[in-house]
Amino acid sequence: MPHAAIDQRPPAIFLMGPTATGKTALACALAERFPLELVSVDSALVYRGLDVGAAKPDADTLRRHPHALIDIRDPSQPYSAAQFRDDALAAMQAVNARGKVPLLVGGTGLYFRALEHGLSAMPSANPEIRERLRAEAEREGWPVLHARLAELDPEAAARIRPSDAQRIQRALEAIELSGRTLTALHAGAGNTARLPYRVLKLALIPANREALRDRIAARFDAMLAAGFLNEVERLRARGDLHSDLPAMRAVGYRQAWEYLDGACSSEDFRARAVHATRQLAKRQTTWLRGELDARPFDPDRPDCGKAVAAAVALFVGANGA
RNA sequence: GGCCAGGUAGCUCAGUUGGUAGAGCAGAGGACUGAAAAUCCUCGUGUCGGUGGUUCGAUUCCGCCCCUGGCCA
Repeated sequence: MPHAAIDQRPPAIFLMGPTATGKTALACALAERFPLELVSVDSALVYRGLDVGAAKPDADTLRRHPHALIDIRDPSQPYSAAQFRDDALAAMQAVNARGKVPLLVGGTGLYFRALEHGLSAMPSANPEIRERLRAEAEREGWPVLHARLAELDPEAAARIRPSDAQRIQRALEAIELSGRTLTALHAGAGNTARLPYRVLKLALIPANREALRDRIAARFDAMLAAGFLNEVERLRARGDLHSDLPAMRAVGYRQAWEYLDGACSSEDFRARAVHATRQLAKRQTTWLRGELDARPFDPDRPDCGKAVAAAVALFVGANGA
């Protein structure tokens, strides 16, 4: 190493992968062998009470291998990528303080990106403004709001489709709250300082999509057998939750909610939930393909665990942890 | 066995008053800055059940056959 100063930052490991690829089992196995502590990177596992349907590690597993950032939110309170970044950095620091290496494991691409590259400084979500914009859109249609965005911020409007209600809403919200355009906000400084960790990025990318799809279907049937519908009925029985909450829009929960509303047969429910999960896995895979500096592993290969462990051993050893 | 209704994309179906066909779902690819398990974009050739006939031309009309449902025996 003639040039390049030695990287003094402490090590951290990202273990990324779509749903149903065995991330949790692999992470736990790694934690048995190396001085690691787990941090969950999953937008659904943050919610208490989303257990069976979210494939949350069971109580026993969590006792043996505690995961930070699981069960930190009530399903009535929306979480966010920005909140995740703050929480994850705090959790990582705590792991460091115990002399361990944080292993961030999960499938939420945006959270990994927000953590690694930061987010621009922007106003956080405002329920009143969102509700007002939603009501306006109901009367006039999202294209009208998109046209308004085009006047306020042509660049953002060119990027965002007239049909993309969620992003139009967010853009108008951010402009209203900050008095600046979305484009200006994105260009401005944020918490985009370099991540204070030296990161090993590992990506579980199944080469065989069909096997993954079979696994997803089998896992969903197992969830049903394990009382998934009871879990959703319990959430509905609270009375304060509704189907528009981010927690209740999670894959499986949304379909279960509709089924319990009587919107479809149980057969349809199962098919829709399985399809939604497969589509999620596809989107997660698309996100991972963009992680060009991540080391890819095929979870269906029998030596996958070994290969990942070898990469971790090298990384952790090299950092003297 | 008789009558009726169907057999069109992986599935559910639409359609062509005769000029070889298109939606939804599924699937594939992509985008992604405080909802991200969200939200959005792009991608549709398939012996139009088989076989004869009429026709310049049949998936479309006619005959026969096969298959599926229903009703009657």
